Amino acid sequence: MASADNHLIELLPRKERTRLMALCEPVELVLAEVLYEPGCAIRHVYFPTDGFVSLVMSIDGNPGLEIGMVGREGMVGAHLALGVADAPLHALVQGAGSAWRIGAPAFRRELASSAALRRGIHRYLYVLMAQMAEAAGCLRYHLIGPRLARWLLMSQDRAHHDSFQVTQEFLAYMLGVRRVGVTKAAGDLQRRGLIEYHRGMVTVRDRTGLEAAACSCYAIDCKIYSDRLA
Amino acid sequence: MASADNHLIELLPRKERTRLMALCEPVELVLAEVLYEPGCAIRHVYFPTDGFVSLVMSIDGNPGLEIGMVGREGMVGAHLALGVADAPLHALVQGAGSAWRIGAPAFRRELASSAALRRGIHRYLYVLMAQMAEAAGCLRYHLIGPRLARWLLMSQDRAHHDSFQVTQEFLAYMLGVRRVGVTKAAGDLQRRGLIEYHRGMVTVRDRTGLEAAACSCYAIDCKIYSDRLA
DNA sequence: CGCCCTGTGTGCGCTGTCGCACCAACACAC
DNA sequence: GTGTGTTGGTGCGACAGCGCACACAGGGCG
Repeated sequence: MASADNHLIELLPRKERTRLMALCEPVELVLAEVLYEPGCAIRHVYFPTDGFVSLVMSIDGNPGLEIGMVGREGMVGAHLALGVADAPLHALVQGAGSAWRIGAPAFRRELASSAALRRGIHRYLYVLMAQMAEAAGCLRYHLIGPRLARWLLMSQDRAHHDSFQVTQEFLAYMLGVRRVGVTKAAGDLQRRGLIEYHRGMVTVRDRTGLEAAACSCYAIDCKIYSDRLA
Repeated sequence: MASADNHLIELLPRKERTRLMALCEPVELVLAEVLYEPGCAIRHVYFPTDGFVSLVMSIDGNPGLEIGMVGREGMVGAHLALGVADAPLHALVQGAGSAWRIGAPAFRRELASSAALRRGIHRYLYVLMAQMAEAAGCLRYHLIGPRLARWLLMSQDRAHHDSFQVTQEFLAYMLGVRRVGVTKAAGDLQRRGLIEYHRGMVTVRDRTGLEAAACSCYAIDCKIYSDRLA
């Protein structure tokens, strides 16, 4: 069996991994595809291998607000392990790619029979909660520029490329700000030579500089992740 | 056995409840007491019966930011069920009262042997996550006035009194704003006859009016809770 | 009584973000 | 080429909240 290319799966002992993989089917994650709508029962869980998915809160009539991001380090639908089938948030494909998919009932059965799987998912849930708490603080205190830099870094980590596709309009939606705000912040990063932006395609030019420009949340997120999983 | 006065405990079947209660010791929750510091391994979990506890995020040098509140409807330290002993957030007594307390190891053992307990805690974790997501949106989009009204309602629900003790300074800390911002918002609520404020003691005068003044998050929180636990 | 500490109220200038509206550059199709 | 739609950039007034500083009121204590 080839490597699963998803960290949660790879953390399983061989036997359980094989059993889980047998339940998986590969699917394409298409850019802007909506995997979950809040309040709707979920049908599948996803283990991204290449693309990444944003967890988006929406409130009142306001635009969205990204409060979590899932790439190959995690999974979409982990809350199923809490015994709740309804999605709490929008799950939205942000970076096209591929994933392993399992039907919800099969996943529940597997969860019941594999302690290692439960353990991995539980740890991941903890990381997700920490990420969400972090997001709340970041939203409250950090300016658009640093938040944008953080977002770009997190996306780059999960896209495994220096460039990836995202319009400023979309970014504004994720960050919960006006598009114009993103334009200004992105223009600033570009003038400083950290990124290049061209019609829906960003390229990270100076990763180190970008890390310096990002808010502290990026480093904290990395730390939370490496402390708890990895 | 008298009623446990904590909803999570009361949801357990009699036998498991009795077993859990045998492990509990009663403790006083003293106003402003710190139960958890982030990053520190927790020693006990708490099931409040009367007081209530705030979950507070702190970030950079900024003041705190409340992103969750726990009263007799929940517990402090539920993340232990995810297999992680380190607290992710500050846990701070906001309303004096009492709680049941269990040592972490004993709680883990009980968790291992009681499916009903696991189920209850898992559902509660889901509610907590939803509450945190809500908090992020609320922080981003809602003005101080409505947020203050929401906070007062949530506290009143958990304090089981029309009046409770809290200074504006402290409130500002919870809401992540300046004290002056609270002064203005509270003054406004007072002029409208919804509350009375006097030297660290708030009294809710017009609950219905306050609900109308609160942001939508209050109603949503109530709904999340009643859908998932209750 | 006068003192100090805690808690509350007010004024002022600053700034990050908002809402709106409009323009500029590019891409692709016909 | 000429349109047409998408994406990015700019300008302007409005405003919530910020930081700072200061004034005032209640309450305990010597």
